[in-house]
Amino acid sequence: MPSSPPRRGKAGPAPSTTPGGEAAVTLHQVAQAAGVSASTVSRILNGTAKVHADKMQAVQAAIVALGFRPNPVARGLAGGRTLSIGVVTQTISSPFYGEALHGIEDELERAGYIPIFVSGHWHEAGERKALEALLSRRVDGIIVLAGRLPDAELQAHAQQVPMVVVGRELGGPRLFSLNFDNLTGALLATRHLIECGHRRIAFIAGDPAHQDALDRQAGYRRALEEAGIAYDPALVMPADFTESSGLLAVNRLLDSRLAFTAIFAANDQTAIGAALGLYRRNVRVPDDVSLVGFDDLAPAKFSVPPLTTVRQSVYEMGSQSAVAMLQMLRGEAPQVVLPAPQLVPRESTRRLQR
Amino acid sequence: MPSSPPRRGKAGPAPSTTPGGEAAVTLHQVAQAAGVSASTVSRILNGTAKVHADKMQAVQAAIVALGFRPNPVARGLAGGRTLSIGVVTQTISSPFYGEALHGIEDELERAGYIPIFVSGHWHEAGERKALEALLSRRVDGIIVLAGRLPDAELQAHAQQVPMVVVGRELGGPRLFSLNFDNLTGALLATRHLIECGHRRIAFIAGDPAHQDALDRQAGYRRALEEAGIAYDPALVMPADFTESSGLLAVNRLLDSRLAFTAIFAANDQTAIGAALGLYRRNVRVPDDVSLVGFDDLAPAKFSVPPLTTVRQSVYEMGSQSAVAMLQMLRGEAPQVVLPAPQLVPRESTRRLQR
DNA sequence: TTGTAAGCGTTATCAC
DNA sequence: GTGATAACGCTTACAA
Repeated sequence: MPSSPPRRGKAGPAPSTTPGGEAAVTLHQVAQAAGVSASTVSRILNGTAKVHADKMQAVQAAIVALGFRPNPVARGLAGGRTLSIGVVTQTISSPFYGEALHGIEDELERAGYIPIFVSGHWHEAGERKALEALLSRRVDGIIVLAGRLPDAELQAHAQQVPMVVVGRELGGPRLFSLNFDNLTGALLATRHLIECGHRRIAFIAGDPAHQDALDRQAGYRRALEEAGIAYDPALVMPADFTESSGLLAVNRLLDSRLAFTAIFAANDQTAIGAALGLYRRNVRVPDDVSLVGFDDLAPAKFSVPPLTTVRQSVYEMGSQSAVAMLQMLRGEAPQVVLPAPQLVPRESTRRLQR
Repeated sequence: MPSSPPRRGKAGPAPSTTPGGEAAVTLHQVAQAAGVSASTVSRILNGTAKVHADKMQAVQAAIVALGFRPNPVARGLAGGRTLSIGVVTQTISSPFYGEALHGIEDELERAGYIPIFVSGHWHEAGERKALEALLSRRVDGIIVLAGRLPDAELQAHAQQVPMVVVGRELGGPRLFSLNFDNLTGALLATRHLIECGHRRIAFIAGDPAHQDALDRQAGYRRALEEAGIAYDPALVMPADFTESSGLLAVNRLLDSRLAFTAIFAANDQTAIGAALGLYRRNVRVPDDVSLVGFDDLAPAKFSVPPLTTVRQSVYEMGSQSAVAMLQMLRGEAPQVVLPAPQLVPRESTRRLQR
């Protein structure tokens, strides 16, 4: 046999054997096989100190030979770090958050960290619970993609663990926040419509609990002002970022019999719902009404007709939040930039024919 | 001060103090405060043995008073369990996998487990890497939503950790597999088209690396046979489950100048791509061509026109795979059922006018 | 029923 | 440079 089995005391659970298979190789065994001490192996693993080339060789050979893989659980306990980053999201299955999570995952992976995603399920209590779960798992940092937790609460938690908050402006020690320029994005979208000759432009709003929604509405309003078009509150329909709310909003709009030739929806999902509503009522896009969304998520590209929208790279938002987290973890001041929003003209808008 | 700081030896990292804040309360401190031993506290926490009601009271009071939360890292090291379940998925941002992950998360949460999602990025090497990462994190079980890893490899890993594989038929010790009835689903879809009077029905295939894709194609073929319609390979277009591949497939189909009055696409995403392709070429759905998808993901409901499809509750697939995992973890034989596939008629199909 | 103590697999301090 | 060794916070076998 390669080496005597590790001595075990009277305590402990199943001998450090994986449930149905061979024993998990420990750092100690590697040390023994290589004829060095455990500390040396640890040092090599972490690059904590210089070791002689020959010992290094021996250890690395042993690692390969035994198929050793460090146990992150033990590492976490001893070193105080778990190499995992918690992510509080609303729901893992939304196209918006999905993209962001993807960006986070990619960026974290290359640094050897692993993201742990927990959903807040769109309400404050859920987000709080998610945060608690992460905290109790001793994650090394937390990225919050959520909107409802009070600022003060996040700031308080940031005392315990570095924190990156996406989607709002928020300062504090060990806390970094990252936001899109939603206002400019909405400005771009509305201006595009205005440049196409539209003057009666409806706005389907987002969930007012999200700052994004408010900013986008402000951008809409400002573009109108710039162009000397009166802001008409009757043309603003409440909705909540979901497809079905977009559908409903369009119905109300149509029922109101107000004149309009274009719609700017606060996000793509709402726009897609609106498109369906228009289709149902035999209003053609873009022939009768032009439609603009926001976000440029995957579905926008394949909707019928393909949706003109504002691109804000949600993927990049995710990856940059991870970058910022990694920087904080290294003790650096986070320094990331998000690309500026960009209009993506597709086939759901057209010049107003008169 | 509430209690003297925990004595620390010469080793260890930052004294078990959370980075910027107060010291983390340990089980030992709770024990001291309650005037019992650590084991007793542990027993109460785990329900491992009976303890006197008064001590129980005291301990629980202390837990609340000190705000103690057990450290899962230490628990994992001592008890060999991490209360986390690894999930290998293709990509976290796809609507299909997103739904499934959501189901897994919900189910696991109520059992106190936390899912750790790792993406395989659509290729075998990525899946393997994901699996390795999970294994090294000492997860208590692994759910694989992926398609490319060889059966034997999964079976081998199942020796180390209980495993649930979704989307293929696969047996073995500590291994449970869970699959939809894709064949029946495809049968339903194709029959629906046939009942509408269609006889020239094209099929846009899925990624042949996935068994699902093959099964759906088999269902299509069988429905044709049942109805005495000759299977025409020229009407079968390869694609890979993505929107863009659906778009391409439709273009090729149209270019081929083959006659057809209906299309069955192997999933909703492909169908949505196909719908766009049709729109671009001025082929109306459902007036000129009927279109059926598969999966009934969220976007199907809001596509223009809303897509007739086959519902297979992906959410439920996720939650049931979690149920099965939990059963295995308790040492029970997994026993779960998936709902039968169901046709969801919407507005993308209609009776063939002649 | 409860306490004592060993041990889970690492890291980090100290001394050589 | 390298090796003992204590400690991370918890669970559990064993003794009482």
